[in-house]
Amino acid sequence: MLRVMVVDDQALVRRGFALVLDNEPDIEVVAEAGTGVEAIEAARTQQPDVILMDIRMPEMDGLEATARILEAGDTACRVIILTTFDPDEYVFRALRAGASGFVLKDIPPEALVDAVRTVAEGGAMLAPGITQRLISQFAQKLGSERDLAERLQRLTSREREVLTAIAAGKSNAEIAETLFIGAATVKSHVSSLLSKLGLRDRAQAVVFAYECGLATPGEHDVGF
Amino acid sequence: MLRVMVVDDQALVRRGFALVLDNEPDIEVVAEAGTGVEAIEAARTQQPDVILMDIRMPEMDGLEATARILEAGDTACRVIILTTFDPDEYVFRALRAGASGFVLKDIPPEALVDAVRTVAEGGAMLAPGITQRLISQFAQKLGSERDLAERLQRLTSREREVLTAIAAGKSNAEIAETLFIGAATVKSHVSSLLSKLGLRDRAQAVVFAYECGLATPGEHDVGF
DNA sequence: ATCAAAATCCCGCTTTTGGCGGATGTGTGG
DNA sequence: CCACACATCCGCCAAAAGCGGGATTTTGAT
Repeated sequence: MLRVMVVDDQALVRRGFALVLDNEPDIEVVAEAGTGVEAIEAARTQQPDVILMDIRMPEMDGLEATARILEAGDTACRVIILTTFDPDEYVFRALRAGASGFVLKDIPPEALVDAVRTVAEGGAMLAPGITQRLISQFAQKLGSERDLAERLQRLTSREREVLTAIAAGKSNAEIAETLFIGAATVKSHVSSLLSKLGLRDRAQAVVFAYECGLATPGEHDVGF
Repeated sequence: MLRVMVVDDQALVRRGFALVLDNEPDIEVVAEAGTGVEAIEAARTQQPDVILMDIRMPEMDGLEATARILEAGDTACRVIILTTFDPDEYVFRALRAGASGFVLKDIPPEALVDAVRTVAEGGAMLAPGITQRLISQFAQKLGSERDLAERLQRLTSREREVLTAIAAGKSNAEIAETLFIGAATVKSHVSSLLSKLGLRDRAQAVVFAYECGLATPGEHDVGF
């Protein structure tokens, strides 16, 4: 039995969704909340599997509440964000907060229960337009990486190793140490790869590494 | 009326999908193809709105065919990729090729016609697990930017300008030129910002800029 | 077996970089 | 008015980085 919580500040909307879901044999609405704070508390005590979360709410908005519930970590629940319109700005915050779904409130009832079951099983469900935007962004990013990635292929594997190390902010001496080779050798590799890639210095090499996808944001602790 | 083309090398599978779709009052299957080459030709002559494209095919695989059809550009059609299993590797190629959907063949018939209508309307439809992965990648990318962005605030506006220039691969002399200040001054700013951020050299500064979102992949021409 | 490419090392040389100190203006608040 | 902090500017100097050359060994492919 899927345990579901519905969070919305408008009681009527909340009841509407709850009735639709409770009508399904395998779904049970175990909690309702009208504010973000209530939602956090209820999530802790009721441990629902799936939370339907409205964005616009007084006190604390749905994204903030989502982030806190998921950060707490004592619940293994998954969150579907509900919204009336189609707002670019919220999507990224929502995904960052850890939401597994982002659907518009005018979704047909069957699609809603589908969405609940889907995310409960570990999948994700986004409104079609949002999926489209996500894809565009992704395709664009992969696009620019393509031609640069072939330039990468002109490097030897060792040179790629060195480039990766450079992109991690390492100095020549540090690279020498981690690769168990002499500092002079590192310089050789650096010079060679800079020349092959048409770059001037290691700073440009770092840029190149990020632009071609050899390095990606979110991999490093920038503690250095 | 939605004009749809079905591409699959197995005639039975092809007919199955075609029958399901033709059964819908608003959908018409205007073409079928058994190879990538046939698909390209049929796409040109029949101008379908939506193409259901199998991946595994002899002669030319579905992704290659998709890319060529969409690159041709004389058709405004949208493509849904069909696959039997759930293959990471193909997804990115598919999205890059310009596909608007990626669904498994064991999809329920109603969901398939939903998918066709959705992409015809400009949306996108991915298998739940794929959406999930796309989201994870995205969330990760947006992830660690927050705390680092605070460190950014400790810099003066001038220092942020310099940091941005460094992240664009500029040398001190070039930065001096674009900012209309002396080269020595640039160095001073560089030193100051490195110290404030706890970094050692400009290469690490580039890493920091990318990690905190000051610079993002896909902005630069890496022509330098 | 042989040849080419890659990987490893070394050395001097020039340029760039980064650290340190100091100078100037511009506010802000006592 | 005057410290004080801060941003901006500059010059000097040591260290690191990058360049050109050459040499040896390992590896891979033919």
